[in-house]
Amino acid sequence: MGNLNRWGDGTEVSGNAVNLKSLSRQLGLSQTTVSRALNGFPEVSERTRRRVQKAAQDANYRPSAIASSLAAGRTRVIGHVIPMAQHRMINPHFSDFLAGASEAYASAGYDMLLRAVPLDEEEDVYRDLARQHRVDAVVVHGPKLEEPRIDLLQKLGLPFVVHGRCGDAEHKSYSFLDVDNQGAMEVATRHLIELGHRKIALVNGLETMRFAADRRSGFTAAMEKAGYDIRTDYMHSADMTEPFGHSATRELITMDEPPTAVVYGSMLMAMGGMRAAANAGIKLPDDLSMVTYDDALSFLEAEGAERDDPFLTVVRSSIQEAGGKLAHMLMEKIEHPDRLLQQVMQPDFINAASTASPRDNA
Amino acid sequence: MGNLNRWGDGTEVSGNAVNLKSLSRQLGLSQTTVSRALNGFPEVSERTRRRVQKAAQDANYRPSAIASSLAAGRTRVIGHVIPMAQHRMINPHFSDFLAGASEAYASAGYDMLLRAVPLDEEEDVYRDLARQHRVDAVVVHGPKLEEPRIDLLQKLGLPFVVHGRCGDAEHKSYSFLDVDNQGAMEVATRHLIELGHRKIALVNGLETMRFAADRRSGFTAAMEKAGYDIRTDYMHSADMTEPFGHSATRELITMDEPPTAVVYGSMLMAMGGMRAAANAGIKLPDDLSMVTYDDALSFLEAEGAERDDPFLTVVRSSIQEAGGKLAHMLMEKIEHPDRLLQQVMQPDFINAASTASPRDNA
DNA sequence: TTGTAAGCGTTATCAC
DNA sequence: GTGATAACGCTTACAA
Repeated sequence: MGNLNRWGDGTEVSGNAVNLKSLSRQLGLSQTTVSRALNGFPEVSERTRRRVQKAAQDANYRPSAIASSLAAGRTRVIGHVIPMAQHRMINPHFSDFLAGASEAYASAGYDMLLRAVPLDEEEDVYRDLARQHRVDAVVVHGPKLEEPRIDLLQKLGLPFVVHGRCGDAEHKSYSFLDVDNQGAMEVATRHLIELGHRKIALVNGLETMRFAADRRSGFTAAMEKAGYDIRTDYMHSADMTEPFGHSATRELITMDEPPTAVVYGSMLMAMGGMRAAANAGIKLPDDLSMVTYDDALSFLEAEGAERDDPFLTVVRSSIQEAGGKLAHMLMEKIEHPDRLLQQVMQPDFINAASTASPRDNA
Repeated sequence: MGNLNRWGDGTEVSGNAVNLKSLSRQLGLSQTTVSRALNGFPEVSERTRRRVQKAAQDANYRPSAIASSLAAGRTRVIGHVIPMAQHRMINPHFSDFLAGASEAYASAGYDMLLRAVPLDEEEDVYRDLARQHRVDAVVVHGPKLEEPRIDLLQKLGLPFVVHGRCGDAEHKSYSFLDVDNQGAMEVATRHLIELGHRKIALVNGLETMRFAADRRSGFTAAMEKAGYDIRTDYMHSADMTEPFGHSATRELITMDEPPTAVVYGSMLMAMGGMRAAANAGIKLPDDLSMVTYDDALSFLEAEGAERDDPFLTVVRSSIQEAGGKLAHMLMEKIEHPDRLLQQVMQPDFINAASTASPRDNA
């Protein structure tokens, strides 16, 4: 046969790995019965089931995930293909998304397979995952306006759910979980407008990404409804990094006619903005108002509830919560591949001390 | 048999999945020969190999990872068990570590399995991973001073490499990749001392973690060598979040006798510190000097090399690079389980504009 | 309620 | 250089 058995025996005492065969022999039962008992089949008698469960426990037995995947035709593994921007940057929001998803997976016995790939190699990775039977389903992360992955995955027959939406979400039917990004930014912008601002800037994420494009739409919608100009020199867009938030804000505040308020597409960028303002001796909210979209990133949160300082006014939707929801949708999708699952989360508006009426209020 | 075959057929045209059997039949060869040709066995004739490779390519064939894992006794999957702090916080440094590791894995045909678990449940997860044969090896993330995982993994016979070191690194033999955290912080602190500072504060990560304890040691070593007091009211320690950096710094600068310089254990905390300083109208470096340990997190880096502002003086070691190195060590460990691999990286000191001599320079 | 046996798609031994 | 064939450790039709 030829099994090198590179695996340790999995027991904490030396000896051979306990497997279904040895366990059933030891119990004087067939493998079938033991397997059924452990997997909760109803036809097994309660007495037998208890005997089997106890023996399994005592022997420290866990079925081999590999063998059971092969036999059953499902791996209980869900693939996450993470797009990397330049310099192998993984969006830090992703680690929070993971935290939410992993909890949901764990309680259902699922695992998470990760492949981080350069932006342009994603499609090949999905092809491989499908052909290799490594995963039962995948999450599509970071959908762009143009998104060939949807068609590909449908062609491959690999179940998937999109985190976000693609450009033509309205015309195609695929499962997704998204946040109302447009609504969120419209609320944020309107808040500033109601305070009397009309020179409002936007520091946004990369607008080839659907979520960033949506956030921009929300911003422009609010401005247009108020009848205000949308000045392109007030609009910045790039990767959602702290340094970009800083440089964009610095440019804005050194303009001849600087904005009186800035809307940010993410907390990280807003933090860069605060740093720029502070360095320039500009005080919030008197000299400048700031609002930001906030994913409730755990590493930007204080440990206790004791946020100890006046902080930003935000429109918030927890990306951890999204991770958990998406995980559940994925698992439902695996059970029922034909169901169309679509969900849109509504962010919360949280008013804090970073916004006020502008000085030059007309 | 009873295979539901929930997997799509993996081809982009309808039809049955191509597997080794169908491929070999189609070629008029045995499965053995086809398998050998594809896996680069030397005894296959060049002519046959080329024929097989072409056919495999045309048929879009990939061996089933599951089947091959079962037969070969190895999964080509490496487990990463991520400890989550309170509020399901995953250390954001982890996403950068991933980016580095995944590239190394990808080129070697390995995959990454992720389980994020609450701090106190980690051991069970390792047990399960071992018994389920889900992975060939694991990375131990976030080693603490007391670290029972080492013994456990050795008992389980599951190959592993530690990212960092544990409390008794000197007395036990296990493989690890670490940064010279102590040396790094000693350099940072000495830099301040040489500028004339002697009232120096430390804002550090959680010191139950070995890396944070090491950073503290480096700090105290430099202070002691200079013959300066180590004031406990200048020492703060908690999770490495931006808000904690803020609150700790705010406390420091509002003391009756505030420090003239602060050493931070991470960039995220230092950013909180800069925010606190800015809010208090304190200018760097004239009113206060700052140095930080820096993991070169991608989302805190500017896109180009164009860091557009005087920024922090740092002691830097790329955590992405560490991810890549560790991945290679893991794969070596899988091939040669008995090798002891130990490596310590040396950080770079980068002098920038956040440090200067103190005003009250004696 | 339990058991028998086929099969999942590979890899590896051994013979040719 | 190539080919039968027996594992790998499970799940599940089918039989009892």
